Amino acid sequence: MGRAPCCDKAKVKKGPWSPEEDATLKAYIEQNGTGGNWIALPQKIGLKRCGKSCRLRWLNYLRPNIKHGGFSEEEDNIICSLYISIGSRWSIIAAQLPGRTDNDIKNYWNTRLKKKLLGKQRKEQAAAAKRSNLKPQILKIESDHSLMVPGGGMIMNNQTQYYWPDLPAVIMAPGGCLVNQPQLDPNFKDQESLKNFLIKLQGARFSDYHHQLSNTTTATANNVQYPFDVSFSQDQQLYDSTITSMLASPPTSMNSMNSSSTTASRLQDTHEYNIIGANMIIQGLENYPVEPSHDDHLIYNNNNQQQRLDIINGLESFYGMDQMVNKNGSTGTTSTSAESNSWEDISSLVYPNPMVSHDYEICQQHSTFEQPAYLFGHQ
DNA sequence: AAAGGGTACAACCGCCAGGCC
DNA sequence: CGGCCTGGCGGTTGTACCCTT
Repeated sequence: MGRAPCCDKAKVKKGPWSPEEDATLKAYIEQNGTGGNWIALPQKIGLKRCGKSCRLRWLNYLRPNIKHGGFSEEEDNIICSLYISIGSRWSIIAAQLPGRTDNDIKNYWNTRLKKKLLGKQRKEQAAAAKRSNLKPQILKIESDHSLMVPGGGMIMNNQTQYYWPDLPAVIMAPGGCLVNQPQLDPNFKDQESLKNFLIKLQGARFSDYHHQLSNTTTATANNVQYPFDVSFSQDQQLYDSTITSMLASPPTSMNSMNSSSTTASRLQDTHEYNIIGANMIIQGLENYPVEPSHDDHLIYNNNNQQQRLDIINGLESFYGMDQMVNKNGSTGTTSTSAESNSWEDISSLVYPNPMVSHDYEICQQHSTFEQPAYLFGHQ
């Protein structure tokens, strides 16, 4: 037995809206509002349309101040960055782009942006195959005992600590999912604006963050602490609108993750990244170990992962991050999709960084926990 | 000029969460 | 507390338009 339809399909009109229908709907809503009941609305105004159809028509087309087409480069960047950060949560992404609807962005992504990125990726792959190899580096920081590890952590005194360097161009959702752009293309015209946006989005002042470890304000939701500054006031709404839904189903613990839960299944390719990240941040911040669950691998098992990898790879090309060092220290570009199903691989793909030690295993041994530390931006 | 393929976008479908009774 | 209803959301489809051959 399926679910009862919201309306009688036989009695409602489908297909494109006529100008008359548009005018009727628009006039009514502008005068009376929706009345809080979309299902009843079409009957009220004599439209032979499903209530949901009316709602969509209004939200996506008739609503004032809706922009169509003509996406700017900055909007492209925001969409790409947020997609990598939070996945296909179009409503959240749309909330950051005034005048844009989730449907519009979704269409734009599916029809143009994705191809644009993938096309660039392929070009870069071809070009990179010809390039000379890049010597990997082990960067020493602050002391001889400090080593960068993937994810921006530092091994200090045999413990991994996390820090955020000054002005990192990263997105960090409260859950901790980061997008790192360590090597932005100098020709990337909107880098500054994007960076500002991302910092706003993150809501915390990264540059101060590592100085605040001793007195960081933490936000608590369902007993999980998010180490971000909740006291900032600027762009609070912008920030709130983005993260509210992320906090809506906050992680309780890694061990409590259950891939069979409906929430997990729906958000498997987005929210769980944040869950992992949250725990990593917590650990880095509070310096206590978090034991990864046996089921952690399930977190990574999502249907869209490969597509995301492809997109991420494309994004790197988009940003000009063509110097990539994988865990073995070899230089190259993206691996092909079939090879990139582990997060270990992803780390080298998503966060190519010459500062990451090529001696990855050593770093891992020193790290107090396993992957995916690279979910945190690293410089 | 016409046909076929590709693209863009509006609209629909079905699932899910949350509110209400 | 459980079922129903509705709104919200992301994925998918349909179709008009454009481009290429």
